[in-house]
Amino acid sequence: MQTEGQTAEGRITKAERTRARLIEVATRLFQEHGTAEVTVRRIAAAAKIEAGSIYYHFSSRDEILRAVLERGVGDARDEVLAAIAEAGADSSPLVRLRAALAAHLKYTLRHHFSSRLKAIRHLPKRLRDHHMQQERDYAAIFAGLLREAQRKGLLRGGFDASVVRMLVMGALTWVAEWYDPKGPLSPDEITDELMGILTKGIVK
Amino acid sequence: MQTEGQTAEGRITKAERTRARLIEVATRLFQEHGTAEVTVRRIAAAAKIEAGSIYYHFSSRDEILRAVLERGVGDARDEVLAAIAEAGADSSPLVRLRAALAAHLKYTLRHHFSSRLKAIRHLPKRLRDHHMQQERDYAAIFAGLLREAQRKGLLRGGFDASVVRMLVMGALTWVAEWYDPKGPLSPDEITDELMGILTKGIVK
DNA sequence: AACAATACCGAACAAACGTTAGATTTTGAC
DNA sequence: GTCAAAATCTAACGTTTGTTCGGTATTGTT
Repeated sequence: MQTEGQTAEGRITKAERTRARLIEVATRLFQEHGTAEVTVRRIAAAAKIEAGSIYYHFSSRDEILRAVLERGVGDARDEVLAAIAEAGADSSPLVRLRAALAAHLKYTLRHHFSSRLKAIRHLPKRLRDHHMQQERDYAAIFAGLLREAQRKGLLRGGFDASVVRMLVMGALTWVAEWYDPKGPLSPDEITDELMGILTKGIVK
Repeated sequence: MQTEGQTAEGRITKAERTRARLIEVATRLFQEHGTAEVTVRRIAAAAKIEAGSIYYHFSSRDEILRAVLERGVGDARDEVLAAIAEAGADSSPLVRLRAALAAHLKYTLRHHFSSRLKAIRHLPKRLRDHHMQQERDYAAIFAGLLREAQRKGLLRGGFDASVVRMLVMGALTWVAEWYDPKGPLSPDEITDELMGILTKGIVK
């Protein structure tokens, strides 16, 4: 057990690895048990470290939460953007929208990330503002696709695009509250159901 | 300050009034700050009572939470059923669905009741089962309306009604997370937007 | 091998938590 | 007005919480 992290230039220090492990563990615990029930001591135990040692890596418990949230939104954003890119820049905005929504749903389910909700409102102002900016950027991805579809004349008029965007994302975010991984439905099928509503409605 | 509660038969004891006040105050606090951050002492202070006195009315903190949740779902159910009744039993199921969704949204916004989410998962099993049964009953109202519309041939085929129901209710439940009472949108307008999607979709 | 920096331990801290129980006040029936 | 019952207060309890800090390993460089 030596010479694992190199310190020359592209160094990966032990601290960085421990910090990453703490974020991973904390993310899992926050998701499983809710942000409020997870104590510093539990995070420490799960990361096989002593509670006090955490404060070598984070200045406070809130700082851990901030890091978790930041990574969460960041990762989701990356996956959604990757899905859009994979659909091809020349594909229909609606095709890309479907891909984006599917990626969003998959990430939400995989990380059960409505746990976001449980925390944001009570973060210290500074952190909350920063996080809400991240959320806005994330939402802008979907808004952009809708706007592009609108510009290309693919959509009917007479609706408020930003409301629709929030309703749609809300529907998907809420899936995490009722989704049963052992059930018959896949995330893709749910996304298709949603896209079916968006394209055709459900009324004859 | 005397002879307020009568004790003959239709008595309203002081304890009942205090208990009701505690539930009211606790509901508001749970909604504003999240279930986990609200301590027994804070509830007591907000109800202008001493912390210890709470245990004359509730046997534990969880018991308060249970009462709050129970009243929440019950009240929402009553309001939704009232809205459906007001629409008239002979009106179109879609009209009644709109009325029901609007009532659901209004209640959710008025009480910011996505706070439900934050608690259910970690209630003692007994309480949780009971509460989830209540939620199922509540959801059944909307499912019934959808089924009726389907039976009357108002809807197209090829979609999963239960998934649609959950997506729709999720969209509305999530509204509480982004809704701005000072903004230009009313709950009714949001409901209309949603019904517009359901009836026509948004694609040309 | 030696040494400074890094990373972690382990014990302690004050504060806040839910809860209990005995004393005390308020209430309503007579 | 009296008196038991009902309702509340008051003070404390044992835990657990986030956090601090001096010491102790571990690490990478020379």
